[in-house]
Amino acid sequence: MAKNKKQDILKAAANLFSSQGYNNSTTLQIAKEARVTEPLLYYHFQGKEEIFTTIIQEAFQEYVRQIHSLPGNTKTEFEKIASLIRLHMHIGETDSPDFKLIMSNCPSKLVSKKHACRDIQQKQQEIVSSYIRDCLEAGNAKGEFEAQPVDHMTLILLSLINEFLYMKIMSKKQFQPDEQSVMEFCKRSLLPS
Amino acid sequence: MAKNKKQDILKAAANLFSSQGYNNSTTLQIAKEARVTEPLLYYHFQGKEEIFTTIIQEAFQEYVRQIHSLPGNTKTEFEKIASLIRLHMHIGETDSPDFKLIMSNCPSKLVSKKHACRDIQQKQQEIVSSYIRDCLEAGNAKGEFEAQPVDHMTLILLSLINEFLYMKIMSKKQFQPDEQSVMEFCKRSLLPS
Amino acid sequence: MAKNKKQDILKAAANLFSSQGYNNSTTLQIAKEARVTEPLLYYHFQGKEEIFTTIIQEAFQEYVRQIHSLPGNTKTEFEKIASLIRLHMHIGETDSPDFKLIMSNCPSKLVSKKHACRDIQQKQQEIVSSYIRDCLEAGNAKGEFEAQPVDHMTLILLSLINEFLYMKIMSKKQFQPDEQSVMEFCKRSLLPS
Amino acid sequence: MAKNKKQDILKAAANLFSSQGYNNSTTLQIAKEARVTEPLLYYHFQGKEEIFTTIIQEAFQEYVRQIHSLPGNTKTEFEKIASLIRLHMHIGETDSPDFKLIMSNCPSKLVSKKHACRDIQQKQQEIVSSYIRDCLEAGNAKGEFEAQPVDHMTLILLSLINEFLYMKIMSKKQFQPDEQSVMEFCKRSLLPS
DNA sequence: CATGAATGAGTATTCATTCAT
DNA sequence: AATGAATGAATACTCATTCAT
Repeated sequence: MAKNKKQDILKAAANLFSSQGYNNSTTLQIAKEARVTEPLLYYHFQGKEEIFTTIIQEAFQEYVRQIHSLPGNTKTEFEKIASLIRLHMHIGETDSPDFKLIMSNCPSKLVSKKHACRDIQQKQQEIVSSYIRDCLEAGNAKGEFEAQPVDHMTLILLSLINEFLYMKIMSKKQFQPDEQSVMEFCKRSLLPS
Repeated sequence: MAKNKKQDILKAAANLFSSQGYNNSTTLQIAKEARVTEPLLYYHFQGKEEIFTTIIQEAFQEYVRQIHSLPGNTKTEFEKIASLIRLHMHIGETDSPDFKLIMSNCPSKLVSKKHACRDIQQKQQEIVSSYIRDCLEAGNAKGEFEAQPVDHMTLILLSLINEFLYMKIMSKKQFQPDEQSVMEFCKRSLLPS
Repeated sequence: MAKNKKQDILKAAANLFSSQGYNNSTTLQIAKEARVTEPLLYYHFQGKEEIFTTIIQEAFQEYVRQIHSLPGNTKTEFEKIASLIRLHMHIGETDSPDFKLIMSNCPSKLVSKKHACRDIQQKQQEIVSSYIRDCLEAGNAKGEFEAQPVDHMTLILLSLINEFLYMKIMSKKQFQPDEQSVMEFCKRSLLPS
Repeated sequence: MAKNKKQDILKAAANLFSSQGYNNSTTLQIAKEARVTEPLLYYHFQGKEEIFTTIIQEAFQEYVRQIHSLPGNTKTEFEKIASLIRLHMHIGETDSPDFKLIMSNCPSKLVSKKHACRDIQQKQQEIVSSYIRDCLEAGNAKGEFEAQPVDHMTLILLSLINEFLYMKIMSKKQFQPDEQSVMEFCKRSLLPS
């Protein structure tokens, strides 16, 4: 009953931040939403900023966990890439809204401060990039893929994944391509015809 | 030199909005940056919101102009798509920072108000989509492209363009694929091998 | 066509002042209502305050004119008092809304400045008082009235007149006694039974 | 001494509102007068308007209390009316300046909003009216008064009371009739000669 | 006469944060 | 662990007034 309040605060804040943005969510709103008084926020956290930081860091850990639990022992490298894409096309469906916060723009107020937010976004891109790169290199080595410059292909696949993720997060359904056709497309681009 | 204070205001505001975000840019900052007093903002505009709206609407007009001035009489449909992609990979390079504002997330404060911001972003996606679709259909008709479902291909190309644009706007250079390899990639995906 | 604008300003201001109060009427509103630009107000008047002063002074002159044109050669003194009461029970019916301004509370902003407003209200009370007193004294002399202390009766009649005026001005119709019964009442109070 | 800052605010505001008017009293002034910072006003109240509303509502409650504590078991009905008049001729003498606020014109800004202010003034008139009417009817029944139409007499007495109150509140001493002569006057009007 | 442009001094209100308990 | 009360520093916006033309 006592420990929960800290979690309540985080949950309330995550909901508000992701639905209204960091700036438009006030500490009072967070407190009310968490059925808690304002000073308690300051008992558990240094301030509004730390609440935000905590949320995205926890969300990022969960994200990393999900990346790491992607199947490692697939027959083809393409399957690995496919599962990576699939993960990003369905992110947040079963989870909290916190993912939105990692991926959306960092609150401008925090950007200038070299805030964790930037770091996390940077790292997220790197994780995805190197995941893709590894697959491509392995696939090339095996002769699975039509040999393409790995760097370029990595960036292009990264772009696609980023955008699918963005559209998912922003709920822009009418512009979200369906999974099947995305897979076909990638297959055509990567595998020898 | 002193006559166009209204323009000075718009310029100052565009700079601030695009670098710090709408919420973090105060009317006082805008006034100072424009070397003008605050009430003048309210003489020329209804308020902060109208300044923002004016900027993105003007920027959108310029964007539409650029789309319309893409070459129409190319030999192949692919060339048209290529020029569309190229436009988005280089947007804002010679122009004002205003483009950033159209494409980035609308200020959360305004989203709820059915603000012009949302409309413009919607329209922008539709313009690009239908441009791509037209090219694809024409190309398919001519037998230029390997026949693929037009709808799916449209959304995938839209995703790519969006992301190139986003990376350009956010100046995420290290994740921006280079133009040449993007073109190669698209060619492989669209043209018969 | 040219001279009128000054009058237009006064008219517009009088309307606004009497309907919304002095403080809540802005110079911009006055200018717009008068179909004139703001600086013209300052060409014709020293400022908002002078506009107000002009209005109430003109309205007061008109008021004095009406008092002076009350019938002087009546058979009885009571008739004179009756016509005075009648005047105040119907004030503003055929005239401009300016009367409201003389009689309502002066704008607090101006009170502190020993503004004309106060003077005028003071004078108005004095005019009515001495009109009543004269009638009472004459009536007493003639034996028309039951001899009552003139000072006290004056103040009581003044109170009644003030309140009828106030209710008229504030359009509190449900609390306005009708003319006939007021006359009866006064007759009973003044004339010997 | 420091606990009741909320009361300090109400007191300071009541003083300022009644001496300078609602519009001319700024939240900063109120805060300073109450030896408090501005945001505290907003901690205890929703805003300037709520401060005003609170004041007049409390003052009205006190007014109603005073009306209800007028002697009920007098020998004559006239005595009741006399005590009602007396109450209004001396209002505010021992109490706070808040009474002024109920009776004076509502701030124009608030009138348009169907503010409590209007309601209260309406109710006040109704309370006084029905008090008078009850006395008159009882007095007529007993044969105490010379039978006059009750409705008309009610409105005339209401007018007198209103005006005495107004003059008291506005401190227009030179136009305030003295109590003794008012009573004589009413007696003559109501009682059979 | 007339006005477009411009401003100094406010003005109610908000917000993250802190202090005493 | 928790809170009621309090505040410094903004923050968008307003208004009477003036200046150059």
